[in-house]
Amino acid sequence: MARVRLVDVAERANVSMKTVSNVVNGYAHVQPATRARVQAAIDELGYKPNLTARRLATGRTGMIALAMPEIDHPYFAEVARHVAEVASDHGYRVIIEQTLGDETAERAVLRDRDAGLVDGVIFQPLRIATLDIARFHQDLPLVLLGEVEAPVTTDHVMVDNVRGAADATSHLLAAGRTRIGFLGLVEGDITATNSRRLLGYQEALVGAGVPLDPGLVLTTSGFGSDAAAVAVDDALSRGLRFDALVCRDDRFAIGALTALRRHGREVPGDVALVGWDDSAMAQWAWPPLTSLAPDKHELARVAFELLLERMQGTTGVGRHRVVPHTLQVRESAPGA
Amino acid sequence: MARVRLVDVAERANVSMKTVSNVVNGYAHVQPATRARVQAAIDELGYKPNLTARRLATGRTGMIALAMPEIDHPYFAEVARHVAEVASDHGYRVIIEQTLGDETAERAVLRDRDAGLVDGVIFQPLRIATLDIARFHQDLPLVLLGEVEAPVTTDHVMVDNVRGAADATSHLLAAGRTRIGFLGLVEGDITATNSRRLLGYQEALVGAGVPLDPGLVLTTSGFGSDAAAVAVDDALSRGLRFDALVCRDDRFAIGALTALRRHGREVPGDVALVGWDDSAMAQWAWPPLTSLAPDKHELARVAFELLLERMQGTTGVGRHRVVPHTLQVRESAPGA
DNA sequence: AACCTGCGTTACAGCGCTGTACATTCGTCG
DNA sequence: CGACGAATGTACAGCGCTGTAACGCAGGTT
Repeated sequence: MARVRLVDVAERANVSMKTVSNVVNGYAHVQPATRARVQAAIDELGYKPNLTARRLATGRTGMIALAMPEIDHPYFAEVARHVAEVASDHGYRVIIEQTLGDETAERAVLRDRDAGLVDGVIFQPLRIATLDIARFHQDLPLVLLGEVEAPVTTDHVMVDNVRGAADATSHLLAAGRTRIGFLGLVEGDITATNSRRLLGYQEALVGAGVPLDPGLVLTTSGFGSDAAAVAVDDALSRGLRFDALVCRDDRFAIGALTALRRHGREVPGDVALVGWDDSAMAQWAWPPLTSLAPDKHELARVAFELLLERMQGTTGVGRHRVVPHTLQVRESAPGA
Repeated sequence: MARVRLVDVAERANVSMKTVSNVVNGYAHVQPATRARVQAAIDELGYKPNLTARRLATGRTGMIALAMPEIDHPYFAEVARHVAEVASDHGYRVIIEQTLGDETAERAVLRDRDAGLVDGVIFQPLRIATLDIARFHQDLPLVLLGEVEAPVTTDHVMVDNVRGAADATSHLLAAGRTRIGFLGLVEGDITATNSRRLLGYQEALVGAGVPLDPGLVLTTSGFGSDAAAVAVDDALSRGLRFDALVCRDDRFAIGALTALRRHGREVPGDVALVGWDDSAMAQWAWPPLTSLAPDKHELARVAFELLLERMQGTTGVGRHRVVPHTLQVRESAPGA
């Protein structure tokens, strides 16, 4: 079953290839009669345009890449969904690249090893730093996601991690908690996200006149909830006393939940917990997690919009956008 | 900054375009000296092959589509991750299409509206039935996922839903449960998944000499956990008595958990719960869910392998593969 | 010496589409 | 009534790559 080509349709309809092309692409100035004849030929032959050929001719691929550490992490999966939807509204398809936080994979994203695959990239880096981004990034339109020290030339979308952490902390203070811990820093982590959130946590405490206790800042050995559970376990075994934890994300909060339960502590009775990302886990955990909710839809929308402008030729210095967040209050840390 | 093309490299290295192409593609019979000269030219000019052009010339895209109802559903996200990894090992990239369970979108997947975008499709249908699949599917290699009545010509990978449900039910029987319900059928659902699972549940009960009680089969109004919670709420309010539920998936189990909690029933004390998918939710839920675990990695591997063979030209009747499952036992339904 | 063999390489014709430049027709206006 | 611009359609040259056929040449065979 040989593929039907433009020229086949053209022959059938007794017009030139280009006229068929015009019909397919909805070009305005085609006689209704001609259009009808061409359309009939298209339907009869079951013609479908070959995207690859079109791409070669136009130089546009109509695809963007979305590169993230893990596509099955709830937060990233949700962001991916929103990006795919926004892109689709604008006629773009999305290729998802999973970097698994691997430095080589992240560089490959920037190097654009194979040219002409996508028109632009939305990229949430995990391991790679500013210098590398500037060094490896070439002329492919790029928008960065997350708390990255983006080079001055690169567009960038994030939430205000300092404000977010401060909001979470203030919520706990307002609810009467006095010994609030931060979970947590991650060993070997070079991104700024955690330190920004830690800063927000500290600012809120200082702002409320609560003395900082370095012992209340817990460090984990990794990004998984297991690592978080171990850190909380350790703290409890050491006899550390706290009545609330600001967690760097929902996974950590889940880990904390597990550890607290093992030690017979009640949530929120003994310890209140705030997570971050407002991912599906926050809703289904027990008790459901109060969680700092970045506006993921807005994040995707803004990121795609910036990228679209770049793809359309906008040049100039990098633009930095902050998307709003809210605190989604649930049982793990109820209001005052 | 004009793009470097093959011909530019060829000029620089004083060879023909084709020789450069041979070097780029690792063709064996190239003199080491020539190869080195060409490679040097490539490096100096920073040449990167244009994938679109290559595709047009070869007719292969090196991409497959993965079409699923929702990419941020934990189960699908995990499967997507595995598919992406397997595909990547074989040099393929994955485009993720989200159908949102929309019939039109599902048909579009099969119709392959734009030709030449991908070499094959892995597709988990939700709404579309056998006839439609046969009708709309054209010559694009296709592998179906899930309990579908696949047309005889189409490859297909699934878990044994009857056995799985029977295993889950037997586990509950072995643990001494006597009034075991099934949650649930879904109104308007036309796929076979639920009815197969219901069948397995019934077979296990009959096999153990437990009389079937139709009242213990609950029907929900949708696929979300909210709908499941409503169904369980209703059953409890009606005074239905049961000491275990086999749930059609983890989302339903989560919904059941919510409803039981509202009515003051303990899990697993009063009611044991078995989910399905062994998605991440099963682990975060409290109590953690015993869940029927399809081997998702194997599912992805087998599906991709079948697709690969089709893309390489295998023809013939559809092959049906069953991938193994295990019962992941956690607190919501402990062993005997 | 004439002939083959096979490696290394080249020249060139596509792959299927769109952009550009140009030809034709038509309605309208001075 | 001729002229001119807009509307409509055509021809053809690319887009950048790979497949194919064919060529030159070294080394071995008869």
